[in-house]
Amino acid sequence: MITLSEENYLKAIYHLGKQGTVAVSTNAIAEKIQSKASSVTDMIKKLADKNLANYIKYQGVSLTKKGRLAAALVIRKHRLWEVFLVNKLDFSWDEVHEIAEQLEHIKSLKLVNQLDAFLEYPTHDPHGDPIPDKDGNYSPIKSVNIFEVEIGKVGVLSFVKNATDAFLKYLNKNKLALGDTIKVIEQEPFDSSLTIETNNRKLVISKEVAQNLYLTL
Amino acid sequence: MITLSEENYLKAIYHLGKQGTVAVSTNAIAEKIQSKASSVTDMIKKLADKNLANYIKYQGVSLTKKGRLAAALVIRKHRLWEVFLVNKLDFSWDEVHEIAEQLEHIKSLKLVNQLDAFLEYPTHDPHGDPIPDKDGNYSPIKSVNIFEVEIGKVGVLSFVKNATDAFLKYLNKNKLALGDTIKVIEQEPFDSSLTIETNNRKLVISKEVAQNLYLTL
DNA sequence: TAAATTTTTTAGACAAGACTAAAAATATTT
DNA sequence: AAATATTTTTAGTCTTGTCTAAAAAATTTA
Repeated sequence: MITLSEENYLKAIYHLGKQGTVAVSTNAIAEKIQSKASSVTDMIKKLADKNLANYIKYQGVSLTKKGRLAAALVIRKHRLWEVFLVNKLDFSWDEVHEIAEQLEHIKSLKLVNQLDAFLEYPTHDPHGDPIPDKDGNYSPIKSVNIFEVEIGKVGVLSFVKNATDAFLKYLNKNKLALGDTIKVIEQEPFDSSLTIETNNRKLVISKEVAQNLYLTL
Repeated sequence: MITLSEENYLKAIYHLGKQGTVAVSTNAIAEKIQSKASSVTDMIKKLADKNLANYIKYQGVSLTKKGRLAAALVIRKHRLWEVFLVNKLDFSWDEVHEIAEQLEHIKSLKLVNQLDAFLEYPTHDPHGDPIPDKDGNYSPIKSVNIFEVEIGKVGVLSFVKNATDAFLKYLNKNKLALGDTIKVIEQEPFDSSLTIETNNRKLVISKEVAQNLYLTL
């Protein structure tokens, strides 16, 4: 049995270590999870005892196969619930994260799988992140940052890197949404801002915004 | 902010005190919640500190207005999630309780209300229990025990008192479900068993079963 | 109503998870 | 490579929610 706290640590380590093979530092986890390094050390030991993590003192942590699967399952639940909230309960994508943080800890394999079926097996959540399957595998989205798109070319907005409240609100205000077709018109050398065209209108976006937009070509 | 544990105690006190006015004993709560009397005393004090319960040493507890509303909201969430699980995710009514016990603690007013709308404002959960509204009010179901139904009369199965796994399985096996129209054919004086007719077939039910079936006339 | 029984509360302990402050190990400078 | 700085761990404390054992209050019985 994995506790709620343990699940949160697994998730953090998974996200920091991406492939799950790289060792992650205590401080990085502490920052991610908004706690202190000493608390992290304590928890890492528990995860190692339960065979969920590989841990060598002063050398950082990585997840075991078992730990990686457990983390992927939590992420799977999180993203499926986000799809549910947006597609079925009319939430907007900038208000679902907190609620999904709670729902991701509900324990019932059958529930996850029935929910998956009910949502018709979505492959990505409302932010464009891929949803792991039952075995923790997923095909990562093949998107490139908008700066790497040639002038004049077209792509579909499929992923946003920064999912902070402020950024999502900015997108809403400017009527930019996942799935929008975007054409890169020009780049201003002075401040790296971009002019793009979408939905028959032109829009100038700053460097800060552009850095967070990813398109599939 | 009300903790998960506090919510469980509120629910127990609410159910034991029904109208919320009667004082409930420490032991009764301990039994309901599968804990010890000393733990209950501790928690009751916290609830009283938070103005959720009225507590006088050695005299039992009752809920305050605030406590009763909080309890009703937890019950509202529990029952709405049960409807969701049965109606949308194809669970059968005897497997939803445990999952709803977890889901009832998810915190988001908007979530509850959107879920309510998505389910088209159900008034009863899959076991026939009424679902409180936002203000904690509900019109209790007007049903009578099947023993009180006259021989030859017809009613609709609308509520089952005992919601244990074993009993729900019995009902499934005998193809008895909420909403079924039932006619009381005869009563056997020796063992108080009843012969009933439903879906064009006759069925003999024992006293133990009959005590748990409630019909609306 | 006094004695016995039951219920409730108190006192003290424990596990989980988090924290602070100090010590130990590792990394970086000079 | 020694000195300094940073990171990580340890030691000890705190809170929440639980428990056992003992004390106190209420209730039942004789």
